[in-house]
Amino acid sequence: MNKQIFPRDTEVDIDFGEMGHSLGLLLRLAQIRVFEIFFEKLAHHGLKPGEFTMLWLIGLNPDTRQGDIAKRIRIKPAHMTKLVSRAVDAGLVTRLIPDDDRRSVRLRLTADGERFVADKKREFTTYLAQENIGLSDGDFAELIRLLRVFNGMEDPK
Amino acid sequence: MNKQIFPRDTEVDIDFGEMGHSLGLLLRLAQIRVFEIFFEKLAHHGLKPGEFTMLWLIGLNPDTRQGDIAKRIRIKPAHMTKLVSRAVDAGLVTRLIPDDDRRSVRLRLTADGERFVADKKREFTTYLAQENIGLSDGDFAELIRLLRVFNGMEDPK
DNA sequence: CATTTTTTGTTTACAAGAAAATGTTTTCCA
DNA sequence: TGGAAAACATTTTCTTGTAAACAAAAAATG
Repeated sequence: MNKQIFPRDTEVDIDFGEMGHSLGLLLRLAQIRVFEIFFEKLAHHGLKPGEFTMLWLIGLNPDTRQGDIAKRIRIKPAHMTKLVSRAVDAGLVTRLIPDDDRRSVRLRLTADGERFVADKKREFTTYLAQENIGLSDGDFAELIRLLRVFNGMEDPK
Repeated sequence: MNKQIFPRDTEVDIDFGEMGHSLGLLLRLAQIRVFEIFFEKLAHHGLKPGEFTMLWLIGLNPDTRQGDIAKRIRIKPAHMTKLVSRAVDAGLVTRLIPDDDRRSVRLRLTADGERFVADKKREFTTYLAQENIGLSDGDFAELIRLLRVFNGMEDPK
């Protein structure tokens, strides 16, 4: 009844001080937020953000070495091996070992993999609907732009 | 054979397509970048970003329940227990169990802890020097602002 | 050529963090 | 009052990703 009197759960109200402007902390909090929205909306597809990104990249860049894919999305070779194995087991990806360099492993989507990515592409690129993120369209675009600059993915004009 | 024909190491040049504008991916890449700079510059202090943040928050908000601190920086209670234990073992933090609610644990910096935070504060809030991040001062400030809005931390005007 | 070094990917051992189960203490409510 | 339910923190177990050691192939070098 009188829940107003006893402050329940959310009103913790802890002072961040200058840490509230720490880029590292802000990035971490933002990423957790995105993860939550991701799992809330797309968990039923049964894969995680990085897994879809990997499939996506293989689709866009067929016959690329798996190490190069890994480098691009900053995951370690050891982990990449596991991700690829799972995708191969799921029938979405095939490994190709070229004769001209038998150390390397080239990746390619199977027909199932192509279909899978094509089917889910829309949902995985639009799950962050504007109502959820508290930013105007313009601010959202600017945030993306600044992050791209920070990541060296775009020339600062 | 000719080295120009077979590009060597760094020139991977893999197409991200629309994923290059995915907020989730951009946040992840940015966070990895910040981590790298953090460890490069502050590893010798022997603690990780979250550990210093926790100490900082305890210092700013003495006698707060550890669960509330954990909530604020989005770490799980189980993990918080470990972090606190380590800080207590290091002599930087003390646990207080108040008589009026013996379930909770209140945290406070020891004298050593106060000194530790005061000593390192400057370094931990300024390790992202501008030369490293490729953003102008204005853009950097704007990035911080947008992330704060995204995280629901924007200051009430 | 023969052998040393580098590249590439995998395997194994481990650490960080989360989920689930547990143990206390406190609050709720008949 | 006397349980039942909730709040907190901890312990245990599991998942995920990393580091280090390893194996195989290719390139470099004398």
